[in-house]
Amino acid sequence: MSSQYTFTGQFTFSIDSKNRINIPAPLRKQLSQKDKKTFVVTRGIDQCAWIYPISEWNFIQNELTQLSSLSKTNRIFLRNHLRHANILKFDSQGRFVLPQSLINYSSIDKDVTIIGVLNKIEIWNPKLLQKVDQSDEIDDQSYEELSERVNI
Amino acid sequence: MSSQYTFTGQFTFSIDSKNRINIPAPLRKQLSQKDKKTFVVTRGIDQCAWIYPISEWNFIQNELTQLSSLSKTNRIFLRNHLRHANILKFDSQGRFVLPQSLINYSSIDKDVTIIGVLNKIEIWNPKLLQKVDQSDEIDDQSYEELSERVNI
DNA sequence: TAAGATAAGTGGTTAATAGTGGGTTAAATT
DNA sequence: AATTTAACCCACTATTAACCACTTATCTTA
Repeated sequence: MSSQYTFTGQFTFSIDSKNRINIPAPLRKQLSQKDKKTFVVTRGIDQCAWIYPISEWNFIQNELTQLSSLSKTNRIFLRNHLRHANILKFDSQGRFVLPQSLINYSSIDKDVTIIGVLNKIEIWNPKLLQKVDQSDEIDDQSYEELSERVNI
Repeated sequence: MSSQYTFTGQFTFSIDSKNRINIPAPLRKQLSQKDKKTFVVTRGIDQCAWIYPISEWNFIQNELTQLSSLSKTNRIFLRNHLRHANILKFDSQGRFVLPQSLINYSSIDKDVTIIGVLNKIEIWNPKLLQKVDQSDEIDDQSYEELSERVNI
């Protein structure tokens, strides 16, 4: 089953003195409808924060329950993904407070880059993202493999 | 599955002081019908902007949702493809605002060349296109390979 | 072919929205 | 009780989107 969400685009915003971050209007519009302004912020696999609409998160959570805790990998994976998940709402101006632990994890100070990635939204420190852009280029081999699965 | 769109032709228009670009009437007619004036502008693989009708983009998007974010290659690929995608509508005059990031990427200042390429529309800086035309000639070998797949 | 009518391309103004900052009160924590 | 934290409200500014208007080109019809 594919997601109903289609977050796209990149935005450069700032985090204010109260650790509030504004959700870009195009993304916010999608969030508002079915989720009553509720979403989940958690650690990304990369050094950034991930935002899931609550309904999407529930779906992911359902998948995670399928993973047996007999496997060590599963245990670690489950633990690290669930312990940092915060259920939040955004205020009447469309902002939310990014928890201090996630600010630390993603090394955010003043500016943030917000990226829509289909079923989730990523919050980055712009400088860090730039570094990742430069170092994590996709090699030809990987492109070849991708080409067999995605036709664009 | 082949596309329903058949954009063709070349047009020379201008971008105005508010970064608005007019979509040539012949192309606009195709866009209007099924897509409610909605389309997606993103980076082209060459140094230009690509426009997809929203229904065409949805097809691409659907394929992208199949890629798991547990894979590093997938994460990079998804992020870099989606971050430059802007979902837009054109106004009552048939124009749209080209995002600043794409203006920069495709080095557009005043004049733009708009080209229909079947399922997408390309926006070029005329001077840049001219350069590409001169340098990127198709060699005989490549034509031979093409001939086995396309019969024209 | 000429004249009117329609459509297409371009330019600018106004009104609404988005992004940001800060203050006040209520709740929670120490 | 004091301090901190969170929710709520108000306000300013810049940007954006909706609207209106004009010129040029194209098509239609007498």
